[in-house]
Amino acid sequence: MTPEPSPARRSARSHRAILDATFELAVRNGYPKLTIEAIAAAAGVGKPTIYRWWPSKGALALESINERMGTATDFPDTGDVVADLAGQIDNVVRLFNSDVGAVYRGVIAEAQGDPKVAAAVRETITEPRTRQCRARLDRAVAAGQLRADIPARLMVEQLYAPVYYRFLLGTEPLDGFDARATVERVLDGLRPRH
Amino acid sequence: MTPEPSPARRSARSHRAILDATFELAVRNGYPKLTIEAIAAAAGVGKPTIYRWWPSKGALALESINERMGTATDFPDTGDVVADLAGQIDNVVRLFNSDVGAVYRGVIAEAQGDPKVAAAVRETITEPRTRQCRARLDRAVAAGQLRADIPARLMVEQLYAPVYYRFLLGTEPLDGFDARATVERVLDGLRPRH
Amino acid sequence: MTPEPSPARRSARSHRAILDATFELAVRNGYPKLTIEAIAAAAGVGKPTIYRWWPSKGALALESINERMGTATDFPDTGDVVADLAGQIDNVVRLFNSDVGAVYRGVIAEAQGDPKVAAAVRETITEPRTRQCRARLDRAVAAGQLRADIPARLMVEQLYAPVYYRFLLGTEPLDGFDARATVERVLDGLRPRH
Amino acid sequence: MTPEPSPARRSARSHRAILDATFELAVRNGYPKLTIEAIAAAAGVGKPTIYRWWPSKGALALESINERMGTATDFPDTGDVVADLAGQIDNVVRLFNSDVGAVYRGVIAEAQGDPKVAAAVRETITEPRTRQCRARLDRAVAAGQLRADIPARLMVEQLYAPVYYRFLLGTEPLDGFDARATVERVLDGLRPRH
DNA sequence: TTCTAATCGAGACGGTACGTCAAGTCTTGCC
DNA sequence: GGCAAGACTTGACGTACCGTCTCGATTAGAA
Repeated sequence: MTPEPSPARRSARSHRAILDATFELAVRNGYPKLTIEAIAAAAGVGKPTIYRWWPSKGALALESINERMGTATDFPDTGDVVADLAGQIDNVVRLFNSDVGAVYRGVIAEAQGDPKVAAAVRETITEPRTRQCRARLDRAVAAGQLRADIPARLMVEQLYAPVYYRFLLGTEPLDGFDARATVERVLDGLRPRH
Repeated sequence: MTPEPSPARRSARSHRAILDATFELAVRNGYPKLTIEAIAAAAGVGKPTIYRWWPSKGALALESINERMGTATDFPDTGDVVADLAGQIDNVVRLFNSDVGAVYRGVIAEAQGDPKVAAAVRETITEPRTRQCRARLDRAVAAGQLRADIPARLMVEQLYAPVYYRFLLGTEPLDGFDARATVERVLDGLRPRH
Repeated sequence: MTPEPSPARRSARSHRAILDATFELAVRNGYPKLTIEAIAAAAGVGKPTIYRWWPSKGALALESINERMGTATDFPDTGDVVADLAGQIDNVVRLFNSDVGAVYRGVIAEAQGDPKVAAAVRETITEPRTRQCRARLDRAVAAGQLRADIPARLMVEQLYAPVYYRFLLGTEPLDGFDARATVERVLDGLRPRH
Repeated sequence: MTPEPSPARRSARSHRAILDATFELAVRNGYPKLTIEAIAAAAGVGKPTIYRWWPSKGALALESINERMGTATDFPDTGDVVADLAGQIDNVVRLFNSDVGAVYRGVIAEAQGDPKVAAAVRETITEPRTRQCRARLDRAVAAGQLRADIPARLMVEQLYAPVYYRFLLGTEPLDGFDARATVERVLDGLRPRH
């Protein structure tokens, strides 16, 4: 029907203005009150321009936060796996507590009912970081610091699930999240050692 | 302003019809397409009747699933903490994979942007089960099956977070969730034992 | 179906409170914003009590103003027909400019779409006064002060129509209505005399 | 706040469909049962499209009848002022007895409680015709057929008030209105001549 | 360097649902 | 047994956005 628009002729100014307006409005009014209409108005842009380039407000918000994630979630490798993981998790917690986190929360909510957004979240946020994390864990396994009989992807899950659990369920405040203690606990397990 | 309506005079027929219609429509069309208007029509009820008793579609959907949670999430106590936890988690996974889970996903999404729904989810779903779980864990600690130096609430988090992580992020399929192996892993930790 | 309620057991207190609340609310908020609900609340009465005794808010408002019309619209007979008519019309204008007039305007509006209210307006307001007016005019005819070849009801029409015309159409302000001059003009006609 | 919409981009099709649906529904179901919702549905138009261009159902109905007034109310000038006025009044009576009249009655009712509608009725209906009528009367005065000492606007009032009086109060049937006799009577006055 | 076609802003459009108000009916206890 | 109280179904209100659709007015690339 409508042909794919050619990115070549895309207005860089509008692209920027749209993403900035999206993030700013999402933060200012809260994600649920974010509307395409308001974004268009704030960006000084027609609504069709937005619909031409993004399929939904979820996709738009996702792109706006991906730009702002920066290097906060990189995985360092100092050799000390506990310190490295705890440090990275601390960065993630800080991110989740920031404006970016607030918008991310909305994007995840959107993803619950929109498979395309869900896929985009996985592809642009969780999977890349999971991959990086697995690489770091694999090195720790090789160094004998972690058990070799557990797939790294399950380790990732075990380490990051509690952060997301608090982030999304709000059972415990994220602020009080003690990354180092959590990592130690996950690494040591709940069974008593003798 | 508007006085709290008196529950005594509430129409039982309408109450039932509304909750049933809510659940059925949420399942049939998906939570995001659920509207108060459609619920009212399907239940043979006026919209004001719904607004009189529930503040939002989130609250309504939450009540409709709470009715349907049943005993699936009770915590047994056979003395074998691993088997008990794994069994309960299996039940939770089955629940999350059912229609109730589909609606619950929508409710959690709603909760991301509506503090009242978030609070209601905690009060009626997560906290009661957390309490039950902690009681079970406390008994296991007393029996020497779990470490005594870790607050039970953190243990709960560690055990259930991965289920929610898959449920909400979809990183790994919930179907393939091996509850027993996960419990073992969480209990044993990721560090190699010697 | 519902049997005619027996006026004997009617609560005088409620009757009064309802009529008073009706008039007061109609004046305070304007007739279009007058609602049965508000009347019931203000009168400390259930809605069904109102519906039991009055068929519509128009009927209710009509009764409330009929109580308040008083003797302002009686037709005096001093022998001087011009003075008598001008005086009575002055009283009518004053009434129309009062709170009673404001409510009356609303009742007439209601009557445009509700034949029962229209009939009630005629029976309780216009016809009795028309009858009185005709009697006065008949005496003037007998006294040779008015033409004998014109039916009195047409004379009434000619005299009062301009008042209602201004009252309802607002073409000219009612305040500036010069009753005496109008009566003279109507009596003398528009054709030049020689 | 909301900027005036630009008439240039207005959809002619919708404009027509809305006015036609308004008139048709008003006639079919009666003015009080006329709803914006039903108009929108019948016109195949969204409600906001109606609210964008008209402030109220009264304004809408007024425009729909103004379109249909046609030349029925023009003031001829044959030199015979009695015949001219009687003819014009006959046309008005016919109009009031038609569908247009039925809707006009509703609009006037609305105007009783809505000053904007009242002003619009005056500006688009009564005043233009009053002006035309005055012009005709002024010529009659100049020709010595009418008294020169009475402002034409008062003459207009005296001539047309009885028509409106019957139209709105229903004291006498409009059908039986004898325009010629009424004009004669108004011109000759009620006092006996000698 | 001009032409021309895609992209742009603007915003009206048909819709859907919102949350609210009031209508008129009914049901339940109090007096 | 009439009455207050108020919950009920119904239906319309006026508003907010949705996503689609014209419109001219740029505007940038190909000719």
